Amino acid sequence: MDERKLKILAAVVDEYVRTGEPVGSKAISKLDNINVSAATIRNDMAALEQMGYLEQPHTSAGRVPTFKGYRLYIDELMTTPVLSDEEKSRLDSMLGDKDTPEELLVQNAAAALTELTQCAAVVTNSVPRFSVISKVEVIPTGKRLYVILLITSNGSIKNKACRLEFDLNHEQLDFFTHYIEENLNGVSVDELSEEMFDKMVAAVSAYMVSLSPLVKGLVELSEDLRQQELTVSGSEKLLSCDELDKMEVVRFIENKNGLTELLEDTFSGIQVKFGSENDTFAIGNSSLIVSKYRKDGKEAGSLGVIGPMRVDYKKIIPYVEYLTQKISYLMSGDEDDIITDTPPDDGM
Amino acid sequence: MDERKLKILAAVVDEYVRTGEPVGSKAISKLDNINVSAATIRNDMAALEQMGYLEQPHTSAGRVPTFKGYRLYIDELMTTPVLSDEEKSRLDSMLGDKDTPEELLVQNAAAALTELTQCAAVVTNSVPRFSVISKVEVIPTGKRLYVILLITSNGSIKNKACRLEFDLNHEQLDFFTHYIEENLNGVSVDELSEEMFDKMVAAVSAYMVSLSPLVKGLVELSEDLRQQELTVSGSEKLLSCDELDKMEVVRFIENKNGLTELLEDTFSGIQVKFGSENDTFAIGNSSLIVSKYRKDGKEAGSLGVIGPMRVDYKKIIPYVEYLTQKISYLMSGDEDDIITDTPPDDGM
DNA sequence: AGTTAGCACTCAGAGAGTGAGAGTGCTAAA
DNA sequence: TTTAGCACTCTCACTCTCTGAGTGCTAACT
Repeated sequence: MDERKLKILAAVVDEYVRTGEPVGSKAISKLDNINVSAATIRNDMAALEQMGYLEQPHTSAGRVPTFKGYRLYIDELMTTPVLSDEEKSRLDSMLGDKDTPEELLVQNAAAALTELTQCAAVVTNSVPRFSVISKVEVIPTGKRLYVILLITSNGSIKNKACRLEFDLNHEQLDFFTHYIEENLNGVSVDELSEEMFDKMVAAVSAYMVSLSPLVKGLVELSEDLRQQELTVSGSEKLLSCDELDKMEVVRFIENKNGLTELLEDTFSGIQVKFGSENDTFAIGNSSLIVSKYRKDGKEAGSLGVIGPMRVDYKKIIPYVEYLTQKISYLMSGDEDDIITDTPPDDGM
Repeated sequence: MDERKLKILAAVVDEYVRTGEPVGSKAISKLDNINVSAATIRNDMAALEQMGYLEQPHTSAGRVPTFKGYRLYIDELMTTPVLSDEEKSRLDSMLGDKDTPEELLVQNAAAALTELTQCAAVVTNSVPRFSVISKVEVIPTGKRLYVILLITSNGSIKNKACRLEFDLNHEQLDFFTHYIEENLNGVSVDELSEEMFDKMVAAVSAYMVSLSPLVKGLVELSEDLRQQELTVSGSEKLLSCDELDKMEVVRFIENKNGLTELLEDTFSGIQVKFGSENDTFAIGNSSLIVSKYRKDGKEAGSLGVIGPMRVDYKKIIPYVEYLTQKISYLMSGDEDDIITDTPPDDGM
């Protein structure tokens, strides 16, 4: 695999991304940074095809990169430009600032990506997971009807109504309230486990069996909290992209199958995954460009773009990279903030 | 516009709905209830086209109803069958009974419609509007951070976090809590007015100016309550329907633009609206079949189906009609219900 | 060796022509 | 007023041909 072949591969990808047409030897030979004849390029391209980096839609058409070709291009060949200050401030203004709620921050990022890339954007938000339960309450609201209220340090508030078989008297309610306060206050959402709830059910049932619907409600609430929220925006862009199979896109839009897992098992730094490489998330000719953002050093969610494999990586990757960095920065650290600590009055 | 032309128009619509193909004079002449020759029908069809009720995709194709044609068909020509007892009990079982929570009732109706019609279903639920505030709480959850909790008699729970400029001491918090309890408990959501809140702001500010963000939070919560909740289910069915433009459908699924208003300004009784007639809700070839249900005689929400214009109105309309009637019945009146009354322990 | 020019070959895509079939509009007769 | 008949129109599917882009191979060149 010599130097020139790599250069040619890169040129083919660039040209193909630019024009959308299969690219031939002649077109490559005309490029400034290539100084060999079309015939030579033909030989090299034949070799590249042999090696699986290029393919021909049909004889007598130019060549198109395979996903293996894109892979090599992205991982080794491509040079991404740095963003200009102008672009950065444009992104900044679309994103928000320190005062923007975290949830909105990621939504804004998704919107920005859809607009700038004309592809679909996907974001997950698992920030609540890293927060701590700062308040649990049980509030009677009707005959045998109780509302459980769960508040976390990052400001998420979840509630759920439970119906019991009997009304609780003051004493019983107090028991339960104290019990869960003792056991849940200050616990990180991430630490909540089935085990823990099993223990609670046991303890609570020992006191009074019919309290268990309340614990069940708590379990459901905590599941709510732990769950990543995944949002896909601008998915209509995928439909107008004729490189993608409409049926597959529709199927994808209907149920975002496999995406959550795929985003989960991303390691840090920017990453590009192809639909073809990956069978859980399966839009044939698609590629997914993702990166994780962090909050106080811990991974908090992902941010990415879904588009056709033939997408302008040089443009998109810097965007995604910058946005994740900026979000990580905005979410983290040095603020004199409030929501990370406990209520004022009681020292739980 | 003579009798026979109307009969022919109806036949064309029926046939087109059945087959999905443009229908020709010959096909019509073969129908049982038509006893004239194809030539006669041809003349009438030409006239109907002249009048704008039919159109030809191209010369030498059959005719297809225009939306004006559908309109006439639906409003005047169509006869809808009555549901068999069997079908009724099927719908009943899908819907629920007197014990089913109201919210679930509408959701079930939507699910039933999606399944039975293979179209998307849309429901709104403004029942909370007719309920009464049964509980208001203010819960401190962090430095200068307070959560307002609002619970209504029908079981809706809403919350909102507010940040103040100062922390409140016990006395201040008690004052506010008591004040809002006195003024809001038992008030129907529908009665909440700006006026009322203006008075509250005045009263509360007189005591302590910096409490006003809390009142503002309350206002926003009550707006939340008053707002209709709109749910679209089975929207994926629209994507697999090739009479609809996929792009438009996806755009619609992503933001249900215009639907709320459209459902709002529906008058009572069943109604059919076409995408083409209406530009706020714009899926080109679609039609929307809706009806409003009532709770204790007052309009409480809408229930409907969104599908292609070429949809089996004869089948769907009775469904929608029956479901709204049944829901209205289940929600209203004579129940010895539980959730309409106040909590057990305290006599607020 | 590696590179280049030249040439024959292949193939997709556009365009034109054809025939079948469906459905119409019109005319003339019932 | 209705009907039968017929010529006409237009789409769709199919076939055929031509063109041009791009290739692979070979032989000459550096």
